[in-house]
Order: sequence, then structure tokens, then C-alpha cells
Amino acid sequence: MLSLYNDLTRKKEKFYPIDKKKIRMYVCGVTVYDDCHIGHARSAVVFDVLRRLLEYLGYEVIFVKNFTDIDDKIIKKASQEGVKTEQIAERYIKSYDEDAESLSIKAPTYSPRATDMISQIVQMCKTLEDKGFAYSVDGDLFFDIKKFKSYGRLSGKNIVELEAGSRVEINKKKHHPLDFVLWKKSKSGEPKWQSPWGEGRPGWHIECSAMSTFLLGPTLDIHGGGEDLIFPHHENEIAQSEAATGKPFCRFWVHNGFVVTGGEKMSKSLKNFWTIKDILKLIPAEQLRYFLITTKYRSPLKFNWDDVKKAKRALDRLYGTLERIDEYQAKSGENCHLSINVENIVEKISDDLNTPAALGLLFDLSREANSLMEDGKFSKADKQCFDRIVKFCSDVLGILQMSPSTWFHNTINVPINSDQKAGMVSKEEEIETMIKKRNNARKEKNFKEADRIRKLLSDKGIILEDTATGTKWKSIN
RNA sequence: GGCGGCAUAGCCAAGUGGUAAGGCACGGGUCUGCAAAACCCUGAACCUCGGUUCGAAUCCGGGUGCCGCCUCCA
Repeated sequence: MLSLYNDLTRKKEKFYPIDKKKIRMYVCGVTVYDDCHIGHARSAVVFDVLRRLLEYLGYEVIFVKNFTDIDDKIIKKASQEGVKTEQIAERYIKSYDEDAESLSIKAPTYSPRATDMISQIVQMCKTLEDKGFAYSVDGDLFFDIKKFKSYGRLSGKNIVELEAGSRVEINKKKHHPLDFVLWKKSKSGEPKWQSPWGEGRPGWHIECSAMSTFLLGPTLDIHGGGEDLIFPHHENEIAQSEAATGKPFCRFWVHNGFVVTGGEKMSKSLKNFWTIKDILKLIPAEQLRYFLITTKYRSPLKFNWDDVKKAKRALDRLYGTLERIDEYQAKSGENCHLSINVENIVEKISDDLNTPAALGLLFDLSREANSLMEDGKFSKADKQCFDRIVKFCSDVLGILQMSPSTWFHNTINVPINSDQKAGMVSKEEEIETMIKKRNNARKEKNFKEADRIRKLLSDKGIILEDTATGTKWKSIN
């Protein structure tokens, strides 16, 4: 049974969808004006794990994640570069897709762009105006929050208090400082679309309401995003959607915590961010994915290179067990000695996505398996049990997806979901040759030469292991 | 000013009423030509002060520190 922390009720609740088998899930995507950083990666991975878990549990998940492809920052960037906003959007949508693929993020069922949904957006704005929830002033259309009684419920904000100490700048067109723009009159030279209020473009919040309603219907099972979106973005989505449809907008609101560095939120404006692409030049994507799930999704995730490196060592341990199992001749026998099965892991993750606890079980399991093999007791039943768990890790967590030799031999720039070796062939041959030389020296008891070669390789980050079945090598980072 | 979150060993991180998972690092051992890996053993933690309770890291209240939202933000 899956339970999720619901920000709407501020407590952990048993999750069940409206339809027995079908889940409608919407996650706010990125505004495409720059490369994504680890904060975006975290959000993407968290909701990818949730989506994969739901599918693992047997649900059909209709998953929508949008691209905001028209907004002030995109317009600004386009004018700086002297190109059209479409070109900027196209470039960074491509960049996002590349990052998502590297990180094994499963593609959403739908990835709508705001500019492809203008008619639905205009339609919803019109409905809001017709119903008296919106007013137009000089080409702009605003949402009238005073008309929506439960405004502030999700974020726990009190409108009066917000007004009193707020930093919201005064816009004289607005009836209330917190009223927000649904349709924005375009300035000259800006992209524009026809509407009943004149030429303009959508405000930010309305696109999510229009898209989700159009693609998923009036009521969602799950709506996700970073916790910075709770207010005002998600608050406004609720107001717009419920005002327009008259139905509850979403049952479960799920938000991921920030990636922090040096104790501060990682963000563009603080210039303390690492892009996904920069990181993946240095470490395997699976290592980043593992790192991102070592902390519960709602807690702040402290990013520092020291701990990212430790994630590699931890995965080495798991892959080491996988490799040992591959080479081990399992004893026949129905007896399963392992004390942990895949259900135990599923149970942990089903508890509000407690990935760290699930990973903890994985290491317990690894020790048990290693120990059984040391004692020659690892059975075929044990192997089956272990295989099921590895498959779950691969399918849902997105780790342990490759073969151990791929992991150990080529740990950089490997597409996470591919077993292909990337440009390491000549280096591998070189290493194999040196290993042969060293083993010849060992046969002749020339240990000085053998150790010289070992040192030579270890200086290049290649560690040798002499085992009963021969010498193995792996690269360390 | 308003609202909210967090504080667990050297570092990271679970646990949310019954006596502290896990990973990395450290120490001792087994194994090894030497290593590595693995296994075994070991040490080490619940910010502070009160309260509730037979019993609190876990609940309540005060304090301190840090962070977030209230403006675009994953």
C-alpha cells in the first residue's frame, strides 16, 4: 500500500486513485531558457521514481510534464541573441531531453508546450471571465483572488497577512496585490496571439491548468513539483482550475525539497549551481541518479563533491556483489537463505518514497549474499530472489542497470541505460596487455616488476584485483 | 513582519514512544607474494533547557542555530 505525504492536508495519507487502475499525474516542467541544473535533476528523478513505482504496482499512469516555452526570460534571452523565442525554446527542450535520457528518466505520456495550447488557454481564460473570476484591464486579464474563497489553502497563507507584510509590488491595474495575470498584453516586438482581450500571451500559471484539464480532465490524482512552486504557482493553479471547472483540482500534492549547497538553495540567481551536463562530464549518470535518491525526496539534499564521490564507492559495493554472483556457481536448492525479498524493498519505497531506507536494505542484502557465497551456500533460490530485487532497482530506482563489467571498466560517460562501451577499447587493450605482463612476472616470482606494473596502473586510476579466476581491473574515480 | 521546515557519530543518511538501519572514512583480524575485494570483530551520534510518560531521538512548551516561501524559481 502506497502512502504519500500530501501537502494539501499536511500529513502522510494512503494513496488511492479515482479510477481503480488509472492514475492521472501532472508535474510542472521547466521553463526552457537555459540548461538544467541538479535541482531540476532531483525533481525529475523523484517523480520518475514515483511514476515507475506506480507502474510497478500495476497502475496505468498518464503522466504529463509540460514545457514552459514562452515567458519573460525566454523573450529576454531571444532578444539578447537576436533570435526568435522558438529557437531558444527548441534548444533547451533538446537539452532537457538529453539530460532526461542520460538520467534514465522515462518520457512522459505527454510533454505539452504552452504555445501549442494557446486555444485551450484562451478558452479557460474566457470561462473564468464569464464566470466572474477574472477582470480585464487595458489588454491584461487578471484572476480575482477575492472571488475564490479558499485561496491560500495549499500554502497555508492568509491573504490579509500576506498583504500586510508582503513584498509584492504594487500593480495599479490589480484590484488586489495578489491577483495574478491570466493573459498578458504583449509589448511591441514580443510574441503574441489573438485573444478576446487583444494581442497577447498567456500568464505563467494558466498553462498548467489548461494543459492538465485538457489532457487529464478536471481532477488529478497527483500533482508534483519543487517546493518553491507551492506558492504562488500551485495556489494559483488550484484557484484557476477549480473556479473554471467547479471541481476539485487535485487530490495529492507532492513536492520535492531543494538541492542545497553551502547551506543555501541552489539557484540560478545565486550562481551556485552545477548543470547536469557539467556533472555528467565528471561522473557516470547512474552515480548521480543514486546520489539523488540517497536523501528522502522532501528533505534538503546537500550537494558536495565529497559525498558524490562516496556514492560511487557505495555503488561499487553493490556492483561487486552482482559481479560475484555472476561468476559464482550457485548451488542447486530451493532453500532461500536471504532474509530480504523484493517485497521488503517495495514496502520501504511505498512508504512515502523512502528510498534511503530501501537502499539500506540493499546493502544488508549485499552482505548476506557475499557471506553466503563465502561459505559456498548461495543457492539458486537465493539467486532468483536477488535477481528480482536487482530488476526492481533497475526498473523503479534506475540503478544497477548495467553489467558489472561495464560499471567497473568504463565508469565515465556511459549512457546509464546502455551496455555499450564508449571509446575505451584501445585503453582496455592496453590495460589487458599490462595485466598479462604483470602475471608473467608473478609466475616468475618477480614481484618487484609485478608491483611496479600495479603501481603504474593505479596511478592512472586502475585498480587490480587478483582473484581465483584471474586478475580483474576496475577504474576508480 | 507573516507562514513553514530542519538540527542523529568524522562526513552523508534512515528511524518519529520501548532502549539508535545503512553507506563512506577509521581501527583490529581472516584471506593474499604484497594488495584489492569480501567476510568477522570493534569503537563512535540523537542542538539545549523544561514538561508529559513506567519509558522520548521520537509527543508538548521555551531557547539557540540554520534554511525555505511570501518576487522568477525544481
